[in-house]
Amino acid sequence: MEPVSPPPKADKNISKATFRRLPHYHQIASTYEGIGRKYISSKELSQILQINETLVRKDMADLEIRGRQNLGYEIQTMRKMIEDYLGLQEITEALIVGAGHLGKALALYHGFEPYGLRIVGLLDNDPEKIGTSVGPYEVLSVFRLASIVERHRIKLIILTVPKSAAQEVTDIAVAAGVRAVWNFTPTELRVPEGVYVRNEQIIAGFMTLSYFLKSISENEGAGK
Amino acid sequence: MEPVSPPPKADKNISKATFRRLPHYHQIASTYEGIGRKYISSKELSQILQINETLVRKDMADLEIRGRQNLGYEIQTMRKMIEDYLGLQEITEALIVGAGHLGKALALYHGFEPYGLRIVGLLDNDPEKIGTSVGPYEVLSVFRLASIVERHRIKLIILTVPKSAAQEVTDIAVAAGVRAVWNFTPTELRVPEGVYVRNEQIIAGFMTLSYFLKSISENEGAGK
DNA sequence: TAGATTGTTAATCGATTAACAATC
DNA sequence: TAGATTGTTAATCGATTAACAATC
Repeated sequence: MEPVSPPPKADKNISKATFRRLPHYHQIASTYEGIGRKYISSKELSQILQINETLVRKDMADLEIRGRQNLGYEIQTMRKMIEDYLGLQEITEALIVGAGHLGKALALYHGFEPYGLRIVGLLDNDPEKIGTSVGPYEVLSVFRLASIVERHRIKLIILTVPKSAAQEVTDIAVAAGVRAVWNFTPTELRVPEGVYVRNEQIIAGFMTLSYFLKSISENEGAGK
Repeated sequence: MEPVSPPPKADKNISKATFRRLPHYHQIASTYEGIGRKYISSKELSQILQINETLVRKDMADLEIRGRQNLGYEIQTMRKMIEDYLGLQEITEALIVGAGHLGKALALYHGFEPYGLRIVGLLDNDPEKIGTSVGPYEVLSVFRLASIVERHRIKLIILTVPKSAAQEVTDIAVAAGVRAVWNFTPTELRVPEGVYVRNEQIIAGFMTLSYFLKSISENEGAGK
């Protein structure tokens, strides 16, 4: 199981639980800022996220986001504080390894730009794919992984290869200097100390849905 | 924030925290079963998942998976118990709404089959896409969403539309009888009581990675 | 047998919530 | 002012871990 949060920096004292909520706060802030709202109260945040109002205030206090009485928290400040804390203004360059459906979808996804994630290349081992174009990218041979990582000092790879190749690709990338792996394969990767793996187990999401759907069909019977 | 686990059924007493670990246990069981292993100890599980050994044993006890002294837990039993608990043997039919890159990637992904998830259709609102083929699917008009949900008693939709359409599509699907939404859009959806939303915030994963990479570049300085 | 391992209870730790003072 | 709201402390709740007995 990956650690919920990476090793904490010395500054703010953010608990793992609070850390996990940051993306949600950020998303709400972006959305509301986009429609011109200036302030949001802990009550409204708590209703959207379905958590306790006090918890929201504690989270804000921990993030050193100060609210205003009667108004709530300034949305733009909130968004910026979170971005600053997470380092989202700095550009993070990443290579995608695996040019299957998912790899391509991630390469072409525009939603990463506002967060500083820049995809600098797309690699695969299939000769049929190498040399083809995926949007602005030319698919490169996975044999060039180590040299590209070294030359461009890439710190992050996005792993969308088949399960059978996941560990090997990781080992090569880590040996070449990669410090973090965004793992979309259903594999628990082994990595040395100091390398961070974030597992994106897509099937985990389905499992919770399956559980829920099974419960309701039991409770409500088989009929309409 | 979506509830971590759906409303519990009356049987086993699984905590939210244990529930969250089930997909990981399941994945390890599948992998090890695939290479012919029969048993796995709590120690080995704890090392793979990087959690405490006692916690693994408590999880197994809660799941009513009994181990054998000196051997550990029978892997196949473990996998089956989890599948049974989560309802993964029963087929769950789902519609994908949004035939963009991600929607297509999910439609063509083969990893869902072993878990009972069957994609029965792919919908979009773009006249250019409607009628085209995506693997075995013909992209259908999103205007048919309600009628398809009703006719086939679809309980789950997979949402890969643009953010701006997410709430509207959800409302239509829920009104037609959908009970669960697998939400891949960066939106906090509003749904009535009794409808379960699982948010797959892809950017949340990147945020934890960004934080980690920023921390190490601070700690290790700018030099090589 | 000794060693490896499970299973359980009690202690600890961390996260959430209730209560309430402060203040715009 | 009264009402709405933040911010903080103490109490509670839930999850993890330590300790250890049981047993193959």
